[in-house]
Amino acid sequence: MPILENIDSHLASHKRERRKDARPGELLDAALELFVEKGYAATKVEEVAAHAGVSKGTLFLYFQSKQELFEAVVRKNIADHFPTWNQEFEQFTGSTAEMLVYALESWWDRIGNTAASGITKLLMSEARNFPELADFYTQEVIKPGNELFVRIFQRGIDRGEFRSVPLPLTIYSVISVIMFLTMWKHSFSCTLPDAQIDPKKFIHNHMDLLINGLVKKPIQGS
Amino acid sequence: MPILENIDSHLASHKRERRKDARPGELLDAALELFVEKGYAATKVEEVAAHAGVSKGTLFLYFQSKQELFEAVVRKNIADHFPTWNQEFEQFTGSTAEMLVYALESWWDRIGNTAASGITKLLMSEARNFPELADFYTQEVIKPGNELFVRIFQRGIDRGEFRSVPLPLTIYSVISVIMFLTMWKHSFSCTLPDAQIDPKKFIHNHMDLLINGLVKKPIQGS
DNA sequence: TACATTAATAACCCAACAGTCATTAGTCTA
DNA sequence: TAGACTAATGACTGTTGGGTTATTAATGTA
Repeated sequence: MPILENIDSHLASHKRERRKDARPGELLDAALELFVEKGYAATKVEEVAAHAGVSKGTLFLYFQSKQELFEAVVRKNIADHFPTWNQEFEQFTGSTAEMLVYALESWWDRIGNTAASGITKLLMSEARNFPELADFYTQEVIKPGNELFVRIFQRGIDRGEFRSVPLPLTIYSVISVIMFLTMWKHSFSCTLPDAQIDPKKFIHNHMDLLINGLVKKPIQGS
Repeated sequence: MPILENIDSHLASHKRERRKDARPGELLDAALELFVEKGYAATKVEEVAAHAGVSKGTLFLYFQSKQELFEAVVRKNIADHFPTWNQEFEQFTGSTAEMLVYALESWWDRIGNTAASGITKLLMSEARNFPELADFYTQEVIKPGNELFVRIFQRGIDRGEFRSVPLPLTIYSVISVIMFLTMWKHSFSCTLPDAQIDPKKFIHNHMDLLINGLVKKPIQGS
């Protein structure tokens, strides 16, 4: 029955295409989406292949195993943002307080609010099952990120804007905001519509507290 | 060969014991340990049973499914701490700043630094795969926790110790510390020995910043 | 010591899914 | 348009692991 065949091929779009160059990228995009949505274990390679418009066998033509696919996804989406950012902050002219707020806001716009933050969440969730990946991530993201923030705080201290706070430690009070928003966005707020937090408002409020403090008067004797 | 049999039974300790009352607790303890260590999907029920010194069949005698086991673990380890804590803070006589630090320190001692915090990490990681559990957790833990902190901040404002900060929002600057330490402890620091953070020091530094602020002088005109 | 009760077992079943491979069909060249 | 090359397929395999059940044995009672 040529008619049925025709309909079928139209519905399922059976046209086989050879696009060797495009496949890996499309597979990685599909994998990113599904890994972020469902986690590592719950994502089936066949599903990833289907999302990329390809069969399971094709996926294994480009990636040796599910784990290698996962690692490739992480590597691909690990920001090379840092060089750009470092440069951006060299040329910054405003106060260091403004600089801090700007750093967090642009993190949110460029990473936190995009699929890239799903990678962070994914890695934190699965770090113990993928020690090499966790190591890779600390080297490629956490370390440069920390250094960037250390430099910002140091600028504030050097210019007499900030108190002389203990430096390797203090940056975690900013990093914690990033982690908090990342986890919140990708776990609770997904399933609970009334658990929404306005990230921009939170960033501003947090930085206002960090910079100006809670107390009414500068310092009270104990 | 009675000798071999004897050795075998000694090594494997084949003695079958009937201890109906003790089993559920022992299974839950074993499950907690393994779920925290490996995550939900990577933990095999047979392994849990083995850890509890029992066969897989026995586990299914007490829990209908893996998911029910997981839910029981979450329920058991979700703090009934809140009633105690609420009461504790009713009677607190020091400054509200001290109260905040005390709240975080005792969270670390009673939850953060115990296996219970592994549950928090697990839930954040797997929330999207267990919407009902995520819901349960927000109701049983997040909501009462938030309320506790709102009450502390309100006390600070009422007594004139704190500025009048926006209240539902500000508590997340404290919650973020909890989340940060939880995720850090259970993901990166597990595999990377040089990624250690001293939690008590971090708590003190963060609260010092929150309370007193970064800037040298109380408030600078823009 | 015989018997009843039931906690505990271990061999079993089956579905899900990562990974393979013989076959099919696009695409390019002569 | 014939033929070579290889990208793509999908039926197949093997294993893993959740869940079941017929059987075994510990314990309490008469």
